[in-house]
Amino acid sequence: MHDDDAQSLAFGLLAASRALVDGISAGVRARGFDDLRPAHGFAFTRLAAGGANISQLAEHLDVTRQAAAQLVDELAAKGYVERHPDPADARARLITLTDKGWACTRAADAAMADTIRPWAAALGEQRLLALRDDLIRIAPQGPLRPMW
Amino acid sequence: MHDDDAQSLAFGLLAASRALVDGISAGVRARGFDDLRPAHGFAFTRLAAGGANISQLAEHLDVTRQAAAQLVDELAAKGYVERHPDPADARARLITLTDKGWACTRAADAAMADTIRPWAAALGEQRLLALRDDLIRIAPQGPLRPMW
DNA sequence: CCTATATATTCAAGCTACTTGCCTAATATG
DNA sequence: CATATTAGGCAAGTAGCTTGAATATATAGG
Repeated sequence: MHDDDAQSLAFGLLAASRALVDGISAGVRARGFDDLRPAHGFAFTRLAAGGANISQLAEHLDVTRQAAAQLVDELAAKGYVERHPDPADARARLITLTDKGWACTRAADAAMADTIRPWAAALGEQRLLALRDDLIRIAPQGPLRPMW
Repeated sequence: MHDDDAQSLAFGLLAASRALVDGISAGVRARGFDDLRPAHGFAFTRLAAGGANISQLAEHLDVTRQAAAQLVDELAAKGYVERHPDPADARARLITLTDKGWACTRAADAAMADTIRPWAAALGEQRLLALRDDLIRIAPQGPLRPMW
């Protein structure tokens, strides 16, 4: 693979990622959730999968527990999440999405579909699915974290 | 396209992007440039294309001119860039890469090649080039900016 | 030519999302 | 039961941005 090919691959990958993030972000805001940033979405995806405590969320996001606690404070103050006592461990608190949090998650899914739709139109369904398969194969496993 | 397909496409795209950014970042650090963050790379790509002044760099990075000036201060203090008077405009200052800045740019290119190489091995050259073409087609034009 | 406005940059201060360091309470381990 | 580990919180510090205001140069209109 030539240098130019590698450069354009990197460019395309980063530009497409940014288009996805921007599209979801804009769509979520347009649906009335205008007090969230893209980074919050990564917390939502973890919480949507059955809830989590502060330490698990911190590991998922690759930040300190204090940073995760601050993020939960903020999301709780805005009504997106709730803290419940963890029945199995009196130290821990289970964080779950509220109805508003779930509504926001659905808004993000819809915004994502809106963003991807023109891609299917441009490439065709078949080729977009092949793109997905290839990306999955080169992407490492593990949780989806904010980029930097 | 089903919801699950869209989800996995988004996941693959973001995960692959992060793998690219992490790979370049790690490779640049491994080559001795350990005082830079990924966001600096976006400034380097603009400066490598013939230099720029503060305002142009600010627009490229989508930050305020003050933030761009601070970034240039930092890069200049670390020896990666230099400020020159702009012969065509006494207000402006032309920012260019130093030898160290160019060496770092080459290190980033090499790190990028190292990161992409296993992808070519996994998918095959043909399919990786097709992936690149598809990404370019769905990615918007314009400069490559930090993601958030 | 001269005045008014726009542009390039800098200085100063403030904010936000993190960090490190330390503390308490509850749980796990020997 | 003593000790180490883990979950979480409190306080303070920091990095990388922001807004606001000032100065110097350039451009446009009359």
